[in-house]
Amino acid sequence: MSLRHALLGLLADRPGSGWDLLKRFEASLDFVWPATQSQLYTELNRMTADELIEVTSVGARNRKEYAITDDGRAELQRWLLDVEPERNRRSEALLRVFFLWAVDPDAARRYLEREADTYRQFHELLVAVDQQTAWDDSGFDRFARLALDNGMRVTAANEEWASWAAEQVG
Amino acid sequence: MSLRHALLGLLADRPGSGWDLLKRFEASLDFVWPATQSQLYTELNRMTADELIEVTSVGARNRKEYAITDDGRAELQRWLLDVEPERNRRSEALLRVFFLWAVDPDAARRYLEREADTYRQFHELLVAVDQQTAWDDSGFDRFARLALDNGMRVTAANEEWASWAAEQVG
DNA sequence: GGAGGCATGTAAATGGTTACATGATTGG
DNA sequence: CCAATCATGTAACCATTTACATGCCTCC
Repeated sequence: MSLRHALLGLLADRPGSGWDLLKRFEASLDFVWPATQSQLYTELNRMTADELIEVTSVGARNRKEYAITDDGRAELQRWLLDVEPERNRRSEALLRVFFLWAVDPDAARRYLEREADTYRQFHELLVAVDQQTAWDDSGFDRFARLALDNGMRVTAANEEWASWAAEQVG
Repeated sequence: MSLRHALLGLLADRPGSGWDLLKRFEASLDFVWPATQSQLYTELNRMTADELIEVTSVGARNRKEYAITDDGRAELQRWLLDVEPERNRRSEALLRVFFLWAVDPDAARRYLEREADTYRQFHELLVAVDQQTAWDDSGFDRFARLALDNGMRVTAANEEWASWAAEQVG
């Protein structure tokens, strides 16, 4: 139920509508926890029923402003500190590597070179995000930068690996 | 539908029963694509219906030996070379990092130190697997080692990141 | 008046997890 | 004879994705 906790985290920073939260998801959490619009609105209603959040006002276009409740803050703390994170091991790209013996060596090498290229592009994207963001010294930005740094390190490691692996095959 | 292709890959190596495949999953693919028993048997039946695999014999205890068909081999090739892998970005552990400003700095530092420790242990596990496996020069083993090497590099990068991040917070 | 953005909701399908259910065979 | 392992299947539930559906508000 990470979506629920992601929403709690965003609302702990500041209140907002479903639409606001969707935009905030896209702006910051998209790389670690993508969420769709339909999922988000459904979950907000469930969370309201569970009293983790509440509707503080209803505006134009039926806009509902949500705020986190005390129960919600407690649940966020519990999740952050007492719940062991699930390690998501699934990687379609790596799964393919297991079966590259089934294609001819040239095609296998090209696969790995394309992987290296994909990781390089993704790394560049993250560097660009880092440079183009006007970071402030808020808690949100400080920890968002730590997360972004993880992304840069991991994509760099993946790129190096894929280049090396392509050489091994070629 | 990666489970389907993982099964095709394993059956392209050699035939086997659902039970065999379950064990082979646990032995090699578990880190990149875990599968449960119920999921696997259901999928084997669907794949048989789709004629990607076939039952070549039925033995004791109703054991069904599956083999890949020509259609199955073609589908495996197509998936390996023509289908862009989906990039799974979800990380519960990193999602938490985004919200560590919501706990006190000491707890945040401890979270990151525990993360470093988790990655270190996981890295050690992969090193042990590498050393304790009697690798042969089969295609399967050669590419499995490439995948394992990816795991070692990425966990090392994550461990370094978490140690560094803990210092930033502390 | 129209386009684009704001705003919320529901339904169907897919893929995965957990639990339940059954039974045969082999080795100690 | 008992336990472990081999062997297969089904049902319920949950999270996620895609698609459908509606309508208001603001700015040009």
